[in-house]
Amino acid sequence: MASIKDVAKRANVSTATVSRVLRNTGNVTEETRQRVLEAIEALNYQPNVLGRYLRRMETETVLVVVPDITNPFFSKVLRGIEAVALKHGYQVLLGDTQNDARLEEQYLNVLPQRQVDGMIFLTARIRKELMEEMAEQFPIVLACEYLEGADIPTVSIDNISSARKATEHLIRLGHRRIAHLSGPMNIILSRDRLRGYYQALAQHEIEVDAALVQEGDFTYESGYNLTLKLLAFEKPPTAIFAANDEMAIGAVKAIRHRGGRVPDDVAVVGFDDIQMASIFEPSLTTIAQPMFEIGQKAMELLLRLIEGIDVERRQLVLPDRLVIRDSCGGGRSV
Amino acid sequence: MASIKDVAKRANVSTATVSRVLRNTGNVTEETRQRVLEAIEALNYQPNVLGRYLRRMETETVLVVVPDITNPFFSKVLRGIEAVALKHGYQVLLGDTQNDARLEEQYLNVLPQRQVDGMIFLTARIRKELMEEMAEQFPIVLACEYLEGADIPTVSIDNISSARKATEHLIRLGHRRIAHLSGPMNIILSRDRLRGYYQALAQHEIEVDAALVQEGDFTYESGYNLTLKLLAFEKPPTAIFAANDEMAIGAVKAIRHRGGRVPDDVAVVGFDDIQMASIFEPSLTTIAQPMFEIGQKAMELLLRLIEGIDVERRQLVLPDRLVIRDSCGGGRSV
DNA sequence: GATGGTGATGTAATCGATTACATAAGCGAG
DNA sequence: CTCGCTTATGTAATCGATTACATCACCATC
Repeated sequence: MASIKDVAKRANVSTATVSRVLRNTGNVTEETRQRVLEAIEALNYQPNVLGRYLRRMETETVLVVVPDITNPFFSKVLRGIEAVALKHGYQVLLGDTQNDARLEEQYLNVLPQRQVDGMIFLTARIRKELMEEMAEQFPIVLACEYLEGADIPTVSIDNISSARKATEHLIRLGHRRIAHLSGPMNIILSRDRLRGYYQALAQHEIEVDAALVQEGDFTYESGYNLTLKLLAFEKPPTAIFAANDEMAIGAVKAIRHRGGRVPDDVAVVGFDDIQMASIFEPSLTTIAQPMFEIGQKAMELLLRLIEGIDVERRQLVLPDRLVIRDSCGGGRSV
Repeated sequence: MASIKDVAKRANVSTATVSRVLRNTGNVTEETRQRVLEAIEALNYQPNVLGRYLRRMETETVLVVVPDITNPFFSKVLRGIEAVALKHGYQVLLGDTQNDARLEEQYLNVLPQRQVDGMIFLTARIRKELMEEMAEQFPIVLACEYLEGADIPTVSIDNISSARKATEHLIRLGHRRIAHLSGPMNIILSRDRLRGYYQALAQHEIEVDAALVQEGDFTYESGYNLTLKLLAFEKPPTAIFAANDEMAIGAVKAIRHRGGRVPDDVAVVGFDDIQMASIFEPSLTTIAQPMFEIGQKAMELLLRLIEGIDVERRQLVLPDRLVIRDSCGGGRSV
């Protein structure tokens, strides 16, 4: 394996000059530049990036921590991150925690170990103090989620208002017994969507029935099973607001499995607007999040942190919108 | 940021001893070990892995090149890779090519650059000679795909026989005008599935109608659009075999959009058995691939290559199976 | 008590690039 | 012609860990 020394020797220059040619910096005459390039070509030389990393103390790599890469929502956000990273010459290291909060904290360590220049969390179940301590010293961005009361750069939508919007839509359609399939309660985003749900009920003076709130885990299976449970109640809900589309699809399947029709017997609203939301039948009324854009903005924000550029707006709230389709009836179909 | 020197100074030992404690190698008395550990604790020291990488010339990182991370098939394979990697202390770098073959070749360069210890390709559109040249020098594994005539370690299923199996199922149900929605023809896997389709037709002496083979790109949209085209023929097909589930779902939607019923008017068979295949209605008859296991085996194979262990079986063909559901009628529902 | 072996620790080279600093050459202005 | 500035190039330190090799102390053996 040829090293920079071999190139230098062959081109009859010093390693410094070779490096200058490689990095396209400083002053090199066209003639020596050509000589160096020829040597590189002849030796089939590829610079060993580990030497560069150590010397420059940066790797042009960012770590993205995701709770579950098979979740289409996250993979779409990741795509946005990748797109911006690639454009700026950064690489993306993937950390799939498989929903294990302890793994999340472990991944934090790659920062002081200098393995990556910064990181983006698509999930935030890390202790606030720890996260704040790290975020002070290293570039960290939260995407999708935020940490209550912590001043950490964040890109997300307003989960409270969008959940309220979704619930209100059901209320407007005449529903009063509205169930909520929430995400895991140790995730802020889940709590926010629940809060928005409560706000909508309160605003329309609908009494809260605690049994109508069921905690799921964002999987199809949990949506399915919890809905079966809801339908077994003496007074089952006439509408279900699920905290994501996969659970909503699970809900629809469960309702049908019990012989019900959607939206005629039970209306369903989802969240995220993944591709399947419009393909599935009935197509899902849902809250559309700008997934790709969340990823893009998060990466752009991270880049600015890495480059030490002063970031004026550290918290970014992107617009979402209610997409009305067939799963809740009443509205027009899109 | 504390370095190993600081720890050495504080513990009153040499850096060599600190390193011995860190790596848990060589002979260190329990007493000095404790002293070193205390110093590490006190300084909140984290070893800078870049120094280690350079000296050891390995990064315990592997690169996975995937054509599209939002494709549930690939993300499931990736999960299998991740699981094994994590267990062995390896990290996973993600390279999403967004279906750009040129990017694929570019990613090959990270190997001589020493940035990763090995790589797994979930897609193989790289020139054979180039790939072979690299695979001779560095640990490379192909998952899902293989390269014709090249002796590169590979984990996959037998796409020809499984496509034949799927097509034969349709023939057994009485279909004679069977269309095939193929994947991109520059991918071997697509060509293999097409070949299996042809083999089944030939075996049952069904004449091939070239117009019934339409080249898609594995996306829902292409499945939808190509099916609309097929349905516009004077003699439209009575069955469609799609090269993956997403195109199959697109086909179903297109058929319905034209007022047809599945499977009554047109039968549909997919490929992969992604989660949505069983959720979607009608549930899809499809070829189930062991996605997670493909990832696992590929990573295990790669690990052995990295560690220089002689690999006896370089080509691994995993079993697939035909899952019969509702989208093609006739069979029992699962 | 000399010899050799073992275990604990230190010294310093090493990995491969980058870059601060030194040096030399070339050129224009006075 | 000389001074000073610019440009091109070289020398060598540096990044932080790992590790080959050296050293020393201690103990057992004959």
